[in-house]
Amino acid sequence: MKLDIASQKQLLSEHILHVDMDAFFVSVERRGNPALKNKPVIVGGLGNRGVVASASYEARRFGVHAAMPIGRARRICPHATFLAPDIEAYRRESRAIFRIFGFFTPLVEEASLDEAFLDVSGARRLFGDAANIAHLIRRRIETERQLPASVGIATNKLVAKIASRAAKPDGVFAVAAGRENEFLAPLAVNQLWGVGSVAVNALQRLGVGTIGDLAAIPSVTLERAFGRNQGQYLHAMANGRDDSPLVIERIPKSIGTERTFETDIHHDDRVGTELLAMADYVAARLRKERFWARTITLKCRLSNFQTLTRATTVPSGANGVSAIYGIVHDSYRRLDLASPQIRLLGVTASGLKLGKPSRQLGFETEPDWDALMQVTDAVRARFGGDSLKLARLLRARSP
DNA sequence: TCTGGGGTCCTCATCCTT
DNA sequence: TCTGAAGGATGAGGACCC
Repeated sequence: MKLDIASQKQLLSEHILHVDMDAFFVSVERRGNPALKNKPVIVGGLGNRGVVASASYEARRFGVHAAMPIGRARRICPHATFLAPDIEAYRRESRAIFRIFGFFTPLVEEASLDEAFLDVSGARRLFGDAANIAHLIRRRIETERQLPASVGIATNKLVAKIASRAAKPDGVFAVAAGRENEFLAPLAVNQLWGVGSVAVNALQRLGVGTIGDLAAIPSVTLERAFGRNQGQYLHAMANGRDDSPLVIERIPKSIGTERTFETDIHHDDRVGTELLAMADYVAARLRKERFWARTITLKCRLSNFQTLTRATTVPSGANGVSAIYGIVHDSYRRLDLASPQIRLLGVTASGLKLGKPSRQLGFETEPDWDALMQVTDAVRARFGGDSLKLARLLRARSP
């Protein structure tokens, strides 16, 4: 039910807004290059192993969508303009947009770079009802950032999120309190949060195609099919119930990096160099955000797409490159791959704690190491992440 | 068709302690 | 001392999100 402003103004109890930028990466690129307006534009990895990160609505008409392999996108939409993502530019833009949200309410949950939940219950005396606030926010993003955004309005996050999809592109969609079921019933089940292809297939076997079908199934039946937690969760969502609060300040649970190689790698020496570079990156980020990690996980994806992970917990903690590299390299050896064809490697730190680890492994135990890390971090902060490199990584670049 | 990167969360198995 | 149950910690893998 796309409402006019007069009808929307009657809505007083709906106080959760879900603001979602339209084709965010593409919109940012277009603003810098107006020649791309009204044309199919695809932002994504440009190698032969990339996928689509964002596609303009003109490209979507040809069937291009996010997460589609880039090669396939080229085949079905060869005349599109293909651009490599500029994540730093999108981050800067995101910060500017979130400053606009902060003008209306301090209760903002950052869902991703380009979407947020806002609780505007305290802002209504100042700015009018939720629909009015939605229009004011959209207008400010449009005039100050020249970017389109869509807004869903509802009594909870789940329905607001689905409503913002109905609002796209460049619109507002409100779901009145008490009419959540009516709004959700005709929609496909995959519109629900957390229902991906695996769950859709399982639900199809139960004869469920729409959210309305799902809402009609007793909770106990869903619990039998999906387990207690997921069964209850599905039942509540299908009936438009979601009492999850906004998470205003999110503390990260893990920090990691991973890389898919243009061609599979198979030399242990190359694996070592890649793991060292990743360990250095993860260690630097941990220290920058003042964390140390209890658990370090190695991820290794083989050419047949089989993914292996090995986690190591060190109660004393780690945030230095030598300790993290030591752990992941050891984990790699534990995999004991006879003739490895490695497509992807990743290093992730989890079990994050604030402060400094009690005792580190590796070179970090040496007295001067702490001072060296501080100097390294300071130089990188001032001159950029590439200004100081480990000697082995320099050799890897220029043999 | 051929599957990114950076995350979160969940389930299940195993091990260890009480 | 042995045994089994219960529960926490850990590890592996997978589904899902944008």
